Amino acid sequence: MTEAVPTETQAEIADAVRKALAKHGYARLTTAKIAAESSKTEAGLYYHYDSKDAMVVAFLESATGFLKRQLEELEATGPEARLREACDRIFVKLEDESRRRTNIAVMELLAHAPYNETLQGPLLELESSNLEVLQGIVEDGIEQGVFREVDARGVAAFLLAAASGSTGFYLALEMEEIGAPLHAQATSYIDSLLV
Amino acid sequence: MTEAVPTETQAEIADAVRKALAKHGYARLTTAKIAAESSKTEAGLYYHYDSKDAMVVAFLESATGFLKRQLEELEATGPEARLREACDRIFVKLEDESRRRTNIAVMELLAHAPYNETLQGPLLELESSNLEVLQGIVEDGIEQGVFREVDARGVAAFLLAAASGSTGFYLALEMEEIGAPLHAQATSYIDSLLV
DNA sequence: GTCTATAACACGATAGAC
DNA sequence: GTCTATCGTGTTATAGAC
Repeated sequence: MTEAVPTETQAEIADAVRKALAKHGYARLTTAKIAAESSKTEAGLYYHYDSKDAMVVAFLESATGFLKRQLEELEATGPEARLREACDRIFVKLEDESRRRTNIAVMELLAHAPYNETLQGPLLELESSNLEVLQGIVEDGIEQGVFREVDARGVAAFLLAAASGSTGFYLALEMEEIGAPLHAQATSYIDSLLV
Repeated sequence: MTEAVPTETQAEIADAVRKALAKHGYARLTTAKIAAESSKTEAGLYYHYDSKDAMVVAFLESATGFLKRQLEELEATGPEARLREACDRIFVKLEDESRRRTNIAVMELLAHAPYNETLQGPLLELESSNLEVLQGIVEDGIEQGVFREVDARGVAAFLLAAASGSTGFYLALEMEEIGAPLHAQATSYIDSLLV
């Protein structure tokens, strides 16, 4: 679980993949488009990675770190407030263009994972890491008597699933009017966890 | 909203697209693979559709009909039982290989929609149709005094989002152990809607 | 309506100079 | 480590016979 620290070049390539995915999506991603978003040429990328998918994996690893930190570095202190704040972060807003595009990219990779073994491990890592952080917050809440004796992992998965699902019709299809009601129901669901 | 009835050939091609997507995913979908799943050659497909994406749209339209019928033809009669049954259907089980692959395919198309205008309309139609049916059930429940005065559309969207999200880590990544807990939380959430 | 053949191009990846 | 040039292959879509 101790991740290797990427070099500056590797980080730059991962970021170029992120930008290229944000512009074109995975189905239309090419090494030429990754190169266009970086300071290198196409051949230059292949000095650092053996294949296009290896570059995508580099993006996924950097995204995992980013998402994990986002959920760990909350400002709130009590379990209830922390869960609500975490919820605010996983339910990305349509206006937050950069997060929006990143979430959509991860969703496309996730949906393609059954057909591409290379992506499976890194994506499992990404999802497990998110799940674990949320589960920890819920467990704290139960221990401290704030939440009922719920299934912490189930609750974490349910919230994460709702947030991921909202990426589909709210973020990808831009169903604007559904964002607020969705978030409101997530809030109601958290209410129902309280003792 | 009155859909054109597809010819037999069109239905066969839509089904070939479904099978090809199930085997290879959208990012690796080619017209040759669609032809391989049908009784026609590649050139034959182009007599019926102008482009690969037009064939994918044919698949989406047939999937919309299938999913809509699935939610409309419930056995249960009361709003509560109907919502629970609908929930059982949208939370697809890992063992249900055919539904699993179809849901993953729709998810990949959804995530690619921002980059492909052709897919947007048909996908919006598909999601709206699901949303509408669920919303109708919740509204009935409120009118009949079974559910609290909740936001019917928000509740429908939240359940649908949770189900779609479960397609990501449960169906696509095959996180087996998360299926039951997820469904259990959906059930708890429905409990919380009761008066 | 369906076929064979192929045009026209895009793509992933490598060779070899610097 | 990065470049230019290019190889081989896969891909969409069409032409034209039947």
